[in-house]
Amino acid sequence: MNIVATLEKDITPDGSEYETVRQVIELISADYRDQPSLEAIAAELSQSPTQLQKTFTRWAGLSPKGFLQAVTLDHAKRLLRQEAMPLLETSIEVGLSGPGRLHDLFVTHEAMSPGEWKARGQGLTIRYGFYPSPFGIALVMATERGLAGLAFADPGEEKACLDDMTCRWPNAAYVEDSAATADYAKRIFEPGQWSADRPLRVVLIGTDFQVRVWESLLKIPLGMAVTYSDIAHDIGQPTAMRAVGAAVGRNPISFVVPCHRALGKNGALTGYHWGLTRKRAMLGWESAQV
DNA sequence: GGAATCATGTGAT
DNA sequence: ATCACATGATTCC
Repeated sequence: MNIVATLEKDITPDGSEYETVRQVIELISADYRDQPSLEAIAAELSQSPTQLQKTFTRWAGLSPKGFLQAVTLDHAKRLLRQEAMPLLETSIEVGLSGPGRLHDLFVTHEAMSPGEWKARGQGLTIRYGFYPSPFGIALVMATERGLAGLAFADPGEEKACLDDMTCRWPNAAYVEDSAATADYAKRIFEPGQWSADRPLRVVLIGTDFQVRVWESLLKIPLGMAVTYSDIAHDIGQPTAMRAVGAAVGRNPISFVVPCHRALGKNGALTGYHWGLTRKRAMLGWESAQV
């Protein structure tokens, strides 16, 4: 499949391509009403238009122009339009009968017991490592039970990013260990490694409410989106949409648990822990993967 | 239309 | 108790 080709080429040793992409996205989203031309954007970044076009297309599978259209309000509404609720409900059945096929990445999940959660990570050893990814530098965290955390950073922010994650489970022991995490990084960002017989194991560490929200997120297929209130309905608490927003924001395994597919009711990208630009990048990137 | 305002559940202090 | 929220609907100009 050409997704694989696209991604493999994208994973440059230093992951520098996202830096260019990030700047382009910031420019076009700053004033997308003006529909900035490719030439204007290239000039702003002091690159040649053809070079920029090539870089961007290789990353997104989509020209800057196409991407621009993909991140408008209109497009976001289109993602929501296809009846979100039935969508969530039908995928429940899938989830019950074995590993779910979740955004084309096969994931089995398990939640920590309430007792383990109260211990705030006590007795848990978490191994971590940094890796280049299509969305910037990725911090991968894992326990013996499976993938526990995935975060993103721009160059130079690695420390802040690590702090952000470690303070969620302050009593855990942290070990930098690329041997234990490299396989996860590879599996996540190389779709060729996604398969049903070797599902990605994921451990959800959070409160009962949070885990229910995250499980709901896992049911959203690639290329679609739901609103925060859709999720609230799905977990049986229709009035808790605001609480859902907070829980979505606390998702420790971004991208794998697709929190970027939660939008405001009007299609606006309301917020993202790792930066709205990255949320836009993920949605635009995914819109080309269908 | 857009700003101000309210109802609202969860989690941290 | 109280407060801050990645919400959403309503009510004012």
